Amino acid sequence: MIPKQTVNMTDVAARCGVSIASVSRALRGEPGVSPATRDRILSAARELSYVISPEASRLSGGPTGRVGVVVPRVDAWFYSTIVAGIADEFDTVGIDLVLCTLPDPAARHRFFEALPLRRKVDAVIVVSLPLSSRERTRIDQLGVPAVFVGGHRDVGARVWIGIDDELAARQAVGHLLRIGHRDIAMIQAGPADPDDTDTPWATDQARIDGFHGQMREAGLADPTVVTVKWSIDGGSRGMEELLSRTEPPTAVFCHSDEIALGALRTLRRAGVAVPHQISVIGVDDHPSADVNDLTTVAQPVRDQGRIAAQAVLTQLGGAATVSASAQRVNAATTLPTRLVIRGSTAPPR
Amino acid sequence: MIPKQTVNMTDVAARCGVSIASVSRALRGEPGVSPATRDRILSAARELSYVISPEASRLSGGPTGRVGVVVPRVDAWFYSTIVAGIADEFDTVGIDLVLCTLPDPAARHRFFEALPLRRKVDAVIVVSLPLSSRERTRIDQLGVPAVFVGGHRDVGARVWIGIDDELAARQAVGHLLRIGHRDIAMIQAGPADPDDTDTPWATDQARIDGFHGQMREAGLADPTVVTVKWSIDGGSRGMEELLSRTEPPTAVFCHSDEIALGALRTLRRAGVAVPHQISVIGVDDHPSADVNDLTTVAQPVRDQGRIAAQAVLTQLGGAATVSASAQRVNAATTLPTRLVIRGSTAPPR
DNA sequence: CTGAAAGCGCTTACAG
DNA sequence: CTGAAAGCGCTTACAG
Repeated sequence: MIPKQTVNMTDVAARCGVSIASVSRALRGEPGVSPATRDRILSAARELSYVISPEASRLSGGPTGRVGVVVPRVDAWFYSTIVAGIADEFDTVGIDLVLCTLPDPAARHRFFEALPLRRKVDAVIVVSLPLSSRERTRIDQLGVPAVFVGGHRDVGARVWIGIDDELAARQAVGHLLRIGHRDIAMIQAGPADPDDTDTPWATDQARIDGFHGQMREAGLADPTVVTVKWSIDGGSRGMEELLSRTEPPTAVFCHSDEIALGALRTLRRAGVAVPHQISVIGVDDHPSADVNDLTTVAQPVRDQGRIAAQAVLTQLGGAATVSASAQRVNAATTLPTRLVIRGSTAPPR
Repeated sequence: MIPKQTVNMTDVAARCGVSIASVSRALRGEPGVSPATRDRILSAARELSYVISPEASRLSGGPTGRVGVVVPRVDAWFYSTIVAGIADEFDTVGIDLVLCTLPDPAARHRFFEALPLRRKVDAVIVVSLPLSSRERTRIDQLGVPAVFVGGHRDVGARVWIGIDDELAARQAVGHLLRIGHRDIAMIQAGPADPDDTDTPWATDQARIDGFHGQMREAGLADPTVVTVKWSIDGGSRGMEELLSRTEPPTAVFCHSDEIALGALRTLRRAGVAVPHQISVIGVDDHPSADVNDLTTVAQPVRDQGRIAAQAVLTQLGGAATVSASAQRVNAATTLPTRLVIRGSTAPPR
């Protein structure tokens, strides 16, 4: 039972007849306390169900015990899964996760100008945000280690974790080519607001570069590309646009599974048979890809979060408490992607 | 530009030739500072790009500026959408969101025993966790206001926000009855570990009660119910079980859209036509429900998060900064659910 | 309206 | 190994 009024270090010290200095040392596992007194202190702390005041601890030079996680949104499968991976890892070592979402350009701008995380966290994980140089500077000014997941892999000396987006695109397009498609279009996810060049989003160039590269190498120049918003509705509209053409493609490479799901919806409503009339492939291996029998290129999402969290723990010097697998975190870690063949792709008729 | 070393209140005070007491008052908008000095202080703070040390502030009696959000998981649409709603609201007033996930019974137990949020937050929002009395006590011992979203609506004097789960079930079943179905089964989401009676999860009785109630009133006793894990795979298995019976039902009410999506997958693989041979209905209006043309009962998810956040802000006395709509938060707020008719339901043949 | 001073609950040299 | 004391950066009565 916890007494109504807060228990302080003084109370623990009094109960053991030692100074608060010893309590502080014992509780943090610092050397300089005899095993006997350490034990007494530890059990007294337990009996009083004492918890250290993070504020006081921090003020006196300790860490905050908090790490900021910055994501564009949480209400999207990809991001929430990364956050879940981070949370798993932090939970095991008792780090608190402070979540920051930047759902729109205004929020993003506010975040980087106000820097609400200043003085509040020991480190920060930035997910899927290709940073402008101004933003990069601001993150530097946080004055704590930063780890990046996705976005530009070019993050200087900082740790980056992600996949090879160009390769993922090539894997997808390679599959379509291999089974005989020549007339392949892409539905690309572009920025919500094309005018907003200041705030690049996760929808980087790599996937479309991979698409073009692979097509070019197959001797197919100038393939059709339509650009839409990254959402199910965006995918729907993209496919509507493709169906509006005189000669729809026989296969469509979608920037992501969400786009592909929208595309499939349009095809179903239009009565176009998948894969018989049009093949569709996505990227991600979203849970709904399985449900909708969508061929895709899978990427390990939760692992990206996990590894990012481990990288943070390593940088915070918590190496001792980090699992062995996390001991070595390189500056850039590229996780593998792989083709998952399902029923939405087949050779052209 | 932020100087390399941290700027403190002392620096701001020195720059204006006032005491730190005045700076403290001015920055927090407290009375007792002349407009002139207040202005000077405010602009000095801006020039130095000073931010208050939350730790020092807190230690001296101020709030932490943080609110804990406890969810079973983030990597599920329902929870992440609620978190997004909360985050939206907190962002506007500068409250930090500390996320706690309890993915399994062990994590849940650890959370309620260790109470890692103690001394760290000004309030807590508990999402979709029907609490045991022990757990309730522990939340009380946090010593801060608590707001509940979903779970048991019976939370004493505390604020509760949710939907009427029994009504939602009745709306779904009512639709099936109205279009002529009599042979209706339910795929219910049950606890992952039926033995673990200590830690009830979100899968409460209300939806199955609504199902049984509505069936009884239609004169249909003892309808078939299969219980599975709350997941897409669970739904798949539930439908497999129903298809194994000699006489499969003509319609299936699924505990949630995720369950329904799994059920649809099984039906597709089994070559059973939806809705011609079997009608399927879910609850939630998950984004994939639209993609898969699934009839469902929609609930406002993001709003539940928003309203919970507003309730917290109100309780923290931030009434002045809360939008008008949040001014009145009742002890229990029940949000409406509504039928969304799509293509997965039709009269029986 | 303004400031000097105590105190919040810790950590960290510094002595012993 | 152990403790007394200074100090972290604020807020809050208490005087003026």
